[in-house]
Amino acid sequence: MGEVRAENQRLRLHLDQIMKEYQTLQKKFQDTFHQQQQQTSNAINHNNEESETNDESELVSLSLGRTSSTELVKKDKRSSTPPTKSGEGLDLGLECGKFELSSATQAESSVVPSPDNSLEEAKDEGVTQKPSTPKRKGDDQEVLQQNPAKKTRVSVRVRCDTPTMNDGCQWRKYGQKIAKGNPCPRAYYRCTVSPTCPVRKQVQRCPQDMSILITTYEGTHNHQLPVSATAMASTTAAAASMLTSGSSTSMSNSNPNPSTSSQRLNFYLNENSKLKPIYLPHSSITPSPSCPTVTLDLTSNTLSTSSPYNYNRSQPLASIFPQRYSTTNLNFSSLESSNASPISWTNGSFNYRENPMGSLNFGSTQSQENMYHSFMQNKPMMGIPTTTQHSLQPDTIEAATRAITSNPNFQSVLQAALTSIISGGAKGSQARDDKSGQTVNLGDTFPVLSSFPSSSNANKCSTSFINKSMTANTLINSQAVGSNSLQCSSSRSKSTSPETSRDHVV
DNA sequence: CGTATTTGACCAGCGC
DNA sequence: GCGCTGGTCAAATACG
Repeated sequence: MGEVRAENQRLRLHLDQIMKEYQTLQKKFQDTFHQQQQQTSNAINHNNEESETNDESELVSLSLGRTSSTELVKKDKRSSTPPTKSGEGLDLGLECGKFELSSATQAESSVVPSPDNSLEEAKDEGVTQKPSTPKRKGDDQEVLQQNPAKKTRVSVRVRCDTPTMNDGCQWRKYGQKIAKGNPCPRAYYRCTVSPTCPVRKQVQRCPQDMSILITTYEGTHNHQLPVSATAMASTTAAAASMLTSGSSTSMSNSNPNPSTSSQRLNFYLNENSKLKPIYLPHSSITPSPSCPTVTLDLTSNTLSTSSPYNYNRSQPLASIFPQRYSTTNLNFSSLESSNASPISWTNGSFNYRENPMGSLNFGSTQSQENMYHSFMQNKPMMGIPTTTQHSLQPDTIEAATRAITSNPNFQSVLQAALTSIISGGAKGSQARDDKSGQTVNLGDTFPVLSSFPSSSNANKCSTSFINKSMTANTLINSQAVGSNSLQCSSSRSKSTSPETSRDHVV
C-alpha cells in the first residue's frame, strides 16, 4: 500500500506537471490562433490577397489535424522536452492534452485499486474530459485506442454445466440479450463489490458446444478483491496487460476470413534483448482494433509442442503472461509427441520477479483434469509421501530435485515464498488423500496447499485448474496467501456447498 | 420487505 | 435516413 501510495503521489505530480505544460501550451495556442484570425480577417479585407490567405489558413488546419507531428510531440512531452517549434506546439495543445490526461488518469486508476482514489479520479476525469473545444470523432477514437485498458476484454472459455462460473467476485445481472448467431442468450453482469466498479462481464454459451461457457471480462476492478476473486481478476488483468504490454504479438492465421478465424498466437517476449516466441495454441486475439479481446481457451485437450516454451492448455494461465507477472510453472502434464526433456528450464534459470518464465515439466499424466490431481497426489515439491496414481519416474524427481537444489535462483524463490507464507500466518487445514486414505495436514507445512481440493470434484468446472495454478503461482510470487477459488456454481451462489466452504479454508 | 432477476424499452454505433 | 445489433436502463416480478 505504501508503495502504491508513493506511486500514486508520483503520478499525481507528473499529472500536475503535464497539466501545467498543457495549460501553457494551450495559452500559447490561443494567442497564436488569435493572431492568425486577425491576420485572416485583415487579409479578407484585401481582395487581391484572398487566395493566399486561404492557403495559409488551410495550412494551419492541416497542421492541427496531423497525426504524424502529433506523435512527434507526444514523445516530446513524455520526455519533458519543450517543443522547439511553435507549429508543433500547436499540435501538442490540441491533440496531446487530452490524450496525456486520459492516459495518465487511466494509469492512475489502474495502478491504484482504491475506491477513494477512484472516486476522486472519476471526478478528475469528469473535469478533464470536459474540454472547452468541441470534441471531434477522431479524437475520441484516438483516446479510445490509446486507452486500451478500458476496452480490452478477456474472454475465458471453460466447460461448465452451471449457468455461470463462480470466480469469487460478486456480480449482479443487469441484462440479457439474444446475440446474433447464437440461440443462447448472452447475460450481462456488473461487479457489485464496489458500486463504482466499472468491471462488466458477459456470459454466453458457445453455440457449437453448449457445454462450453464463454465468460468475457471487461475493465479493471477499482477496489480490493476478495481473496477468492484474485485468481480470475489477476488472470484477466494480466491477459489484458498482455495485449497492451511491451510484448509484441503476431498472429498466424490460416483462415482467410479474419472475422471468423480463431487465430493462434505467437507472443514474442522481449527478454534480455532477445525476442523469444511463445506459442499459445488456445489463445487468440480478435482482430477488432477498437476492442481487442484475449481469449483463453481452457476447453481443448490438444497439446502443442511447436514452441520451445511448450505452452499448452495444461499450463497455468499466468504462465503465458509477460514478465511483470512473475510466474514459475510446475507442469506435471505429459507432452504428447514432445521431444522435450522431462525437465526443461526454459530460460535457463528461475528468477524471482525478474525471469518469470521458467517451466518444469514432469511427464506423467494424460489429461488436463488429471494434472493437478496428480499434483495433489504426488506433491513432489512438498515432500509429502503419498501413493500415487501416476507416479513420477525416479530419475525425473531426481533431476528436478537436482535442478532445484543446485539453482540459487530457485532457492531464493522458495525462500521468499516460504517466508511470505509463513509470515502471513495463514492457518492450515486438512486435506485428505483419497488414494492412501490418510488425512494429512498440509496447512501446517504449506498453508496454500490447503486450498487445493484433494480429489476430483465432479462439481468443479475445468477452470478449477486455474485456481490451482494461480495458487501455485501465487505461492511463488508470495503476493497473496489464500485460496483462489474458481468454481462453477448455480446462479444462487449464496448457497455454500461443503465443497465451496472447504475450498475457501486457508 | 429487501434484494436479485427478468425483460421490454431505449440508446448509440455502424453499415447500407 | 433507416434498420440492425449490442449494450444498458429500469419497472415489474420473483425469491428468500
